[in-house]
Amino acid sequence: MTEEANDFIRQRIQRDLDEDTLGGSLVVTRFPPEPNGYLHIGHAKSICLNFGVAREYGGYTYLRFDDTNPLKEDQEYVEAIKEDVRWLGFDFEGHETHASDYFEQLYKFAVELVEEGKAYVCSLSGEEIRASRGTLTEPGRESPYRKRGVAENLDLFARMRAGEFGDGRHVLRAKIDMTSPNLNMRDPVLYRIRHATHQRTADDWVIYPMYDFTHCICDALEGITHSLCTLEFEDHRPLYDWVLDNINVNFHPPQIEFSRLGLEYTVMSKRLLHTLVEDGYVAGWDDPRMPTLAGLRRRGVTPGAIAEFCRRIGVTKQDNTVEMNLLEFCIRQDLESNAPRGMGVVDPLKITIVNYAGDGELLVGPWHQQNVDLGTRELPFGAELYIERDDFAEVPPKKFKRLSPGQMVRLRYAYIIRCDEVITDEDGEVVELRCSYFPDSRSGSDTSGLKPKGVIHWAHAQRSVAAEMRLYDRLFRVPQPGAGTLADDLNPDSLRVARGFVEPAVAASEHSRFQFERTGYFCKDAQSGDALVFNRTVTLRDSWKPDRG
RNA sequence: UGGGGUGUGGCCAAGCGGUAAGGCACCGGGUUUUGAUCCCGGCAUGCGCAGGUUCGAAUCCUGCCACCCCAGCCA
Repeated sequence: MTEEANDFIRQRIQRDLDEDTLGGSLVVTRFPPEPNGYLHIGHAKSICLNFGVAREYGGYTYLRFDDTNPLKEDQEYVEAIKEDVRWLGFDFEGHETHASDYFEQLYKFAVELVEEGKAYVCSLSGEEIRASRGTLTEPGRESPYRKRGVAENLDLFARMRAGEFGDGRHVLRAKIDMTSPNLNMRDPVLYRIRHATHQRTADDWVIYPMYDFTHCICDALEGITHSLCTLEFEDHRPLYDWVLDNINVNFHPPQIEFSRLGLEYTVMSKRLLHTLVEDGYVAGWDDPRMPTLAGLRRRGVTPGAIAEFCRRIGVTKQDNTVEMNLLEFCIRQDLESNAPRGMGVVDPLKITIVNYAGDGELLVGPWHQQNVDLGTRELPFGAELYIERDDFAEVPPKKFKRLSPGQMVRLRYAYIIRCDEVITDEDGEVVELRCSYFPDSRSGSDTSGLKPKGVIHWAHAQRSVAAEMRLYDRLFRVPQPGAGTLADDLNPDSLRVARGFVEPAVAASEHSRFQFERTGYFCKDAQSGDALVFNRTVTLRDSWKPDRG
């Protein structure tokens, strides 16, 4: 099903291979997350790209944690990221690195720049640096410390490392061009002082390298043949190249940028995801409504569905916002052929079959009509059942194919019944249906000749298992939630908790994902312990339009 | 009024001078003991706009326009 992609990046790699410009190297890529949050489906796009091309061209990929800012990073995130990457099906055994692994080498390269007069210690305050950087339309002014001698810079930089100065007292800057139209080239900061404990290097360092200095050097040291990143780094490419051109390193990877993923009805920025978690709008990073891989996993989405989604959206440089229906399509497509079918009643309405006298009758149904390898299961039948409240209408709309007074319907894998009497409470609400069944209409041996228009699902009133069903919908009610209106944009109905029933075979099954026939795909919640909780992954497609009949 | 990018149907996206792939969505119809799946069919006289080059332009040239990114000691 998955024909291979051929986006501009793969075309570029193919060309490099054809023209033999990789110096005999295998294709080497890297996925470089900062461990300051959980991975989301946008990262999946990058992961599938980086690990995907390496796999296709017979190379390998580093999982490199970009851990240069101890204030924001945490070990919890590195563990979660590793789990997510593995879950997606990619292996980084022997290729897990951390920018912090290279701190010593990075420092040496920085000293090299200082010795060459290409970097200097600047003692301006953060405020002053910003003020002298200029604006988009005005050039910056050179720092008064720009002319500091090499010896003094070397001494100061060494003392910065030694911890002699407080945070913010000095900074190491590249000496490039304060008048450059590219702000990134206006003597960018290379190192800053941070007296903070790093999750890996603890208190070994009090100076930490900046992204622009770190990233390109790590790429070079690891022999990355294609450094793929998102569009916002396009402006950083001249700096990426400048650093590698001005230090003594014998490898210079090309940085290639592609557009990040935009998805309707959700947010993808780590900042906003943090807000959702920290302000309690969702239950956590793995809340099934989150676009995080942990959330999607808990929701019941498979890695295959995500991979297929990433394949279908492609890789380009165009800004894009993909419709949620594409993701849902991929999820359904994957589950359609693999998920066993079962019956689950979400909003139960009790029915009594008054002429049924049987006891302990067991019916049989396949776990999957098309995929017979999944086998069959037994369904206990009885006089008291639950059906879906939606499947009954006192006054049926046109073309209604379910149950209504005096009408017949087939109970899936069981008998045809007819609704004879509707019982309501004081408020007029339907509380029970009294029906009769046709003994000769049993599924598989039907000789009744009856042809009801519809088939509905059901559950045995006593022998089915009570279950909580969490019905998830999109987290936001608007296609493009705004950072400033986050709370307002939330969908108040993104979660509806129902108390329903599932057939006993589903409750007892080892499987975690099911299609509850006619209602949707569900997944046993992995965080609920012994309690039987199902998360609705996605509904079934529904072309029934009651208003149009 | 700086720099860097991007513009092909509602949403993605092929196309790389030879006369607009494909997918999702949507709309018809068929099959169906899931209003699901599956199967058929429909869906851009036009590629941001305007000129130009050419026998021929989404593809080349020129000029406009729109949108995105950049002024962290974040990544």
